[in-house]
Amino acid sequence: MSKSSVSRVLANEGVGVAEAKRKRIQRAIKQLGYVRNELASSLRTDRTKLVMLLIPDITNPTWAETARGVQDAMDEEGYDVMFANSDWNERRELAFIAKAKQNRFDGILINPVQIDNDALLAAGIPAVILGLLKGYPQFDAVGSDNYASVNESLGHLTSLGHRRIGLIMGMRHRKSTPTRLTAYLDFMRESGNSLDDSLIVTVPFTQEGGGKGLKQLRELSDPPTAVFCDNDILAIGAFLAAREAGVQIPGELSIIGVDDIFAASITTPPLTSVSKPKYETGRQAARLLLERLRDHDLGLPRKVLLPCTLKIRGTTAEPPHR
Amino acid sequence: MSKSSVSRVLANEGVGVAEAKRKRIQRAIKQLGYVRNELASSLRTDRTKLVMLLIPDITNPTWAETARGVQDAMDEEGYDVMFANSDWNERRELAFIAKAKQNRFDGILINPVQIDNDALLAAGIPAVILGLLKGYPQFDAVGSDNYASVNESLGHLTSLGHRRIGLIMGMRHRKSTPTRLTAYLDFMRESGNSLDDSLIVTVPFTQEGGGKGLKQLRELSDPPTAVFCDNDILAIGAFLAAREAGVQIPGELSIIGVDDIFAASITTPPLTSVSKPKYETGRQAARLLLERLRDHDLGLPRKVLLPCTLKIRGTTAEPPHR
DNA sequence: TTGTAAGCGTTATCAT
DNA sequence: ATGATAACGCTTACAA
Repeated sequence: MSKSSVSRVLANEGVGVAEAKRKRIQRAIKQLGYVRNELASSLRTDRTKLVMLLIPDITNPTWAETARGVQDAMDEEGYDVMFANSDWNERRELAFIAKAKQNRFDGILINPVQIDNDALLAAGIPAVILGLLKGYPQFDAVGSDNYASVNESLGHLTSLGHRRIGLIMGMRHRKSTPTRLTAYLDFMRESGNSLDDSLIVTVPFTQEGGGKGLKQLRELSDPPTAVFCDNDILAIGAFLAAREAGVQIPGELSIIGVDDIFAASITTPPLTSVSKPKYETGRQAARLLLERLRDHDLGLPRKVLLPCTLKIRGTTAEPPHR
Repeated sequence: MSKSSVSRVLANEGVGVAEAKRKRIQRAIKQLGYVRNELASSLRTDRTKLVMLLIPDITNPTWAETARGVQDAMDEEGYDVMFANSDWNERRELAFIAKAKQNRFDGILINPVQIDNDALLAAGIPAVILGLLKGYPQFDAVGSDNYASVNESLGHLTSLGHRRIGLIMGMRHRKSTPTRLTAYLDFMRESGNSLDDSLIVTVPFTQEGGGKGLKQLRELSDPPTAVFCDNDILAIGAFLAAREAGVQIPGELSIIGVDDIFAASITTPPLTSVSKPKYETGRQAARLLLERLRDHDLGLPRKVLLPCTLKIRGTTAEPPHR
């Protein structure tokens, strides 16, 4: 029998092939241990049913959860997901995008480190941006509502009675102004709180950084009664440094972090933290990409904003009475 | 000019092509924005310079670190690494291995969930096993020395004066007897300590599981003065449950965990834990695979055993005096 | 329903 | 050094 019949059996589960012949072919496939060469198939059809998920740091548990969401959604449509890890390295990021293109991946989900809107467009591969970064107007994007989460956090602290609220920011790989900083400034301005530059410190994205940031804030003549930290690692660093210095938490100092990592739940008391919809971000991003793949010219880029949840735990309370 | 010359320029950086012609070709490539179709290239050459790293749980930080080791080593040789996540799901594991084969990945690094030696052999793709699991005699493997690490940990506790040492094991996805259990039993037998089955409890691999395990041990008529836990999550669960019950740590109870995750370092006091050579495991595994790819019949499978380090921190001390 | 043949974009072989 | 040509393993008109 001919190649075409075999191909038909493999492609359409046997549409347009006589039942008897189909059986015979399938038996032969089993017996010979034949596996179809997807490379050749893809070369012919120009689609691979493969998408790339390109992230800067596989070590970050946030991305791991997102990856699972992407995978689950893609799996349902028969796509496979390959993760690639750029390690905040521009060279690697470009290399992976090139690989995706050269190996004819059908699409790519990316949390970009360096590549900009135009370069990504020039790469000529359907892409969805993970995270609502500025500067990618021509792409679908999915991210969580950092701005709103800061608002909610600062609102929580304010309603507890805090007036002087510190901000410990981590140093970014990217240039653009972080949304959380913007949100903090807006909140302070609008709420008529003391907007004091010395309440904002920037430190490395590490536990030590958090500790250093807190120490700096405590040395102020009029130190804050609460601190919002850019993520949980910083918050934990601040927490431990404060306790080391004999500061009662939350009695004398309130702390809020971001990400709701595992470690945040095991401090004593457990850390109040902003929880992001990690898994759902992955699912939604996958959905957007799948729609683009199905319908090549789908019109304007869509931006999906997913809500965060403030998990109020043990590190926030009323400020001390004077 | 002909396809062949272009191909030569791309393949060998221009060996066997006149300088002038090479320049002209490269200019044309730039101008036309040509990107070589790796699919077609791979179809012809039967190699992709792609390897798959297949792990059961991308959410586990241990694997994330290992992945970085793999990637760094592979990158040096011009290979790209695609991560795949089987999610402890047998179907997915098989599907990914099939994908790797069908898309002609050059090799695969795998921490197997279900697939056994023979099935993996039948898949017909060069493979290296991550972790020294029993049952893969025909494959190269890299793992850490769990047996020795248990020995060292129990030795540490014994030298502090502990005689009754509990063991909190997590429930496995795999069937085989866990090395750490074997090591515990051997140590107890050989050291002439009390070998008491009631000192061994098995619980789900969660924080709650660790807490439950500890409670169970404390209800014994002659409870242990120290507990070795199968990993840090369990250890932290046990730690918090013990403290909740008013038990002084390490004064009244010593605790050791395994993995040295971030959270282990931030308990008060910080957790004594077995640290595994995660990154190095990845590097070594990549090395073994690269050697196999270079030299197809390399002889007998090699097993690489990497040492763990016991990080003695704050949760181990002498047992209470009677 | 089935088979024939062209073609996907490369690389390898062989003349020139 | 260069170019023509076959082949890699598949899919898909088109013809039978």
